[in-house]
Amino acid sequence: MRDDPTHLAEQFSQVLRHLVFLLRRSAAGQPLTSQQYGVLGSLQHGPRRMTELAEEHAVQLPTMTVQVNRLEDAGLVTRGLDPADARVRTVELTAEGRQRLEAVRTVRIARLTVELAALTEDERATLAAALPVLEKLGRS
Amino acid sequence: MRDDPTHLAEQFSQVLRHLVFLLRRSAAGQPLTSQQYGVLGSLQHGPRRMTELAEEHAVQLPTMTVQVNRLEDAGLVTRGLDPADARVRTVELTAEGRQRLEAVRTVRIARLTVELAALTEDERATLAAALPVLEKLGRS
DNA sequence: GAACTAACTTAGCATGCCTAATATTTCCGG
DNA sequence: CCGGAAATATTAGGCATGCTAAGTTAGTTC
Repeated sequence: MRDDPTHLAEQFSQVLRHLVFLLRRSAAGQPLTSQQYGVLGSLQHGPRRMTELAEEHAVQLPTMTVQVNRLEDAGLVTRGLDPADARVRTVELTAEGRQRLEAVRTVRIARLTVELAALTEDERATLAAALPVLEKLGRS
Repeated sequence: MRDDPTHLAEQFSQVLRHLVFLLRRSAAGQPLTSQQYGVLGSLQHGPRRMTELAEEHAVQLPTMTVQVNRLEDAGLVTRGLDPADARVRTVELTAEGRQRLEAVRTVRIARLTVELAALTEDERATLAAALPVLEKLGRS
C-alpha cells in the first residue's frame, strides 16, 4: 500500500525536526555555542591545522578562521606554527579552553542523561540498538 | 562498571552531531532554508498568528517577524488581520508558497529516502522501532 | 478613563555560513 | 633553479538567524 523507505523517510524527517529542538535546548544558556563547543572538542587530543578543522566540521576555511579568531580572543585556544610547513597554522587548546570544554560537556551530557533516564529500560535498549544505524546513515 | 543512561547519553550526543550534518546536507542547495521551510510547513493547514508561529518554532517574536517579512517579500505568504482582535496579524500561504513547500518537501524526502534505501531491511526496522522513542524524548 | 497587559514591529547587535579576492609558501616541470 | 600551479590561510563583504530592548497599537480591568 505504501512505499516503505519513503514512508520511513517522512516519519524520520519529523523526528529530525524534533531532535533539532532537543539539541537546541540542551545547548541553551551555556557559555559556548554548539559550534564553539564542537571546535574545542576537535582539539581535545592535540593541536590541529585549520584545514582539518574546517573539513571535520563541514564548513569552509574562512568560516573556521572566524570561529578560531573568536575562540582565540576568548583565550580558549592559541594559534601556532607548523615547523615543517610555514603555510600551516595550528590550533591548540589552552588550559582554560580544556577546562571550559570539560565543564560544558558535563552539563550537556547531564541534560541528555536526564532525558534518557525518563525512558523505560526497554526504550533505552531500542534507542541504543538504533544508534549504530543512525551513525551509518549518510556515510554511504 | 558504568552508569548506563550516562553512557548512552555520550553515544547519543555523538550521533546527534552526525544527524545535524545529515540534515544540513539534505537541505543544501534548496530554494528555502530549513527555517523558512519549517515556517511554511506550519502554515500548511491554514492561517496562523505570529505568536503561535514563534512558540511553535521556539523563537522570540521579533525573530519570527523578520522570518515572515522575508517570506512575504518572496511572495510565499501574506499577512492578514484577525477581525476579532486588531492586534493580531495572521500569516497565510500564497499559492506560490504552497507550491514551493510541496516541491521542497518532495526533494527532502527523496534525499532521505535514498539514505534509508541504502540500509538493510533489518536496519530500517531497527530505526523504525526507535522513532517513537526519539519522538518521546524531551516531551517529558 | 487611567493603568496595565497583550500582540507586534523596529532597531541594533552577535553568530554562523558563504564566496571572492589576497597573501604566503610549497611543489614541480622544464 | 626558476616560474607557474597548487595549497594554506586570512580578509572583506554579504546574507540568514537568533537575541534583547524599546516603541506602537489595541484590548482589559478596575
